Amino acid sequence: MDTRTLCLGVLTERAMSGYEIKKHFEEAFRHFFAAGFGSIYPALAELAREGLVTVENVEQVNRPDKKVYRITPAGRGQLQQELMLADPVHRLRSEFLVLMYFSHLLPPEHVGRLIDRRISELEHGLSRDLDACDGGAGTPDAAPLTPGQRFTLGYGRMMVTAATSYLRRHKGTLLRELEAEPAASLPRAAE
Amino acid sequence: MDTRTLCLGVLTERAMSGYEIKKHFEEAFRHFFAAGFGSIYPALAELAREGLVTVENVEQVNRPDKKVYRITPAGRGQLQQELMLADPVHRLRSEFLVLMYFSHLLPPEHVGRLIDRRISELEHGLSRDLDACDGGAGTPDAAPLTPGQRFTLGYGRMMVTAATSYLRRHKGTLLRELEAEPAASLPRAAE
DNA sequence: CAAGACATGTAAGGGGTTACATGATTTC
DNA sequence: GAAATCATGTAACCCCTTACATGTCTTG
Repeated sequence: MDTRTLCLGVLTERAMSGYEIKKHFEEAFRHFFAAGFGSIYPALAELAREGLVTVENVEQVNRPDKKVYRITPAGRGQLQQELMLADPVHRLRSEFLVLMYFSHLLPPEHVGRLIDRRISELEHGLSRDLDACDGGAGTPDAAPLTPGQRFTLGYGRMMVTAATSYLRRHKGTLLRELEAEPAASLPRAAE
Repeated sequence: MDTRTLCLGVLTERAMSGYEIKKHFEEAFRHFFAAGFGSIYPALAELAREGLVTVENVEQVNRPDKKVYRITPAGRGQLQQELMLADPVHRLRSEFLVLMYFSHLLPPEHVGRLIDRRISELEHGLSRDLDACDGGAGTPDAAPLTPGQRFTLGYGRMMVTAATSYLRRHKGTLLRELEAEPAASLPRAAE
């Protein structure tokens, strides 16, 4: 499963240009599947070549022309097969946690700053979610969410909440433990 | 930050062979940073070329020879710099969540099975942790954990617990919602 | 007047995964 | 007798990330 599959997936919702797909990616599954233009545009070109999507050139006034992609029956078939056969890999790569793992090699103040920054990143992401996805009272006309969207959104929210509270609850302990120890192998790191 | 940095990092704990490093990776940060032999061996060779580690050939009886790597002062300097300057990226790529997002395109029974499998994966990983890392009463002589190791281990445990309970609590709702809807665009997927 | 939104692409490079290649010893 | 552990590496491939290239219109 790669960017191609995800493009096919979002095109089941409605026809879109590459640019719109990118925005959709950011709103819908930024948490668990990122993709930039550099993956999306080539993916769409490939899908078109294979007949899994069609392209329509749409001229616009006061802005650049765009290419609107539409999924074909063959595309739907391909998508369904890929979704059914995929063995779902779930992998995290966190340099933040690597830094925490090796925190005894860093100045404690720096570790504290890293944790604070991570907390604010998490909270910032969370508020973007709430804005973008189910603006409960703000946008009553937006398309209602599918069950899967509610499920993954809820999952993301819960994980963010859990991570934030863990970081807040354990930051102090970690810093105290780091200060108690002889600071491993740092000659003089910060000032 | 890449496999090279992580190798340098684990070598601050003690000298190791590539094979041992791989095992260490699996015990210590499988959750948030995976690496296979195909990344580790070339990384070690590169580090040796750059003088950041030394290599010692150790002959063994009844098993293949091994190369024991040791970090050099230059290696420690390099590591510290990389850790200090890194801007800590934290990214998840989950095909499981992609599948949940598009669950309206799948047969509900299949979605149920996917969730069950994910739960058992999570629980399996959790029990491996408990075994491997702080076998409280079982291995009293093992090296005591560093603060960072406790912190990241606790983080992993908490995330696994949170994810498991979310999946258990929301599985039923998702499946009920999926069955209530006309099954989107599936002609006849699983009889 | 600068920054950002709109819009599409290419090319190089980076890094990780997988498969291949080899081989002894131990355990089930 | 098969499978797992110990042990090291290479090569191909895949995919993503980043930078480059271009240009208009709107908003602050």
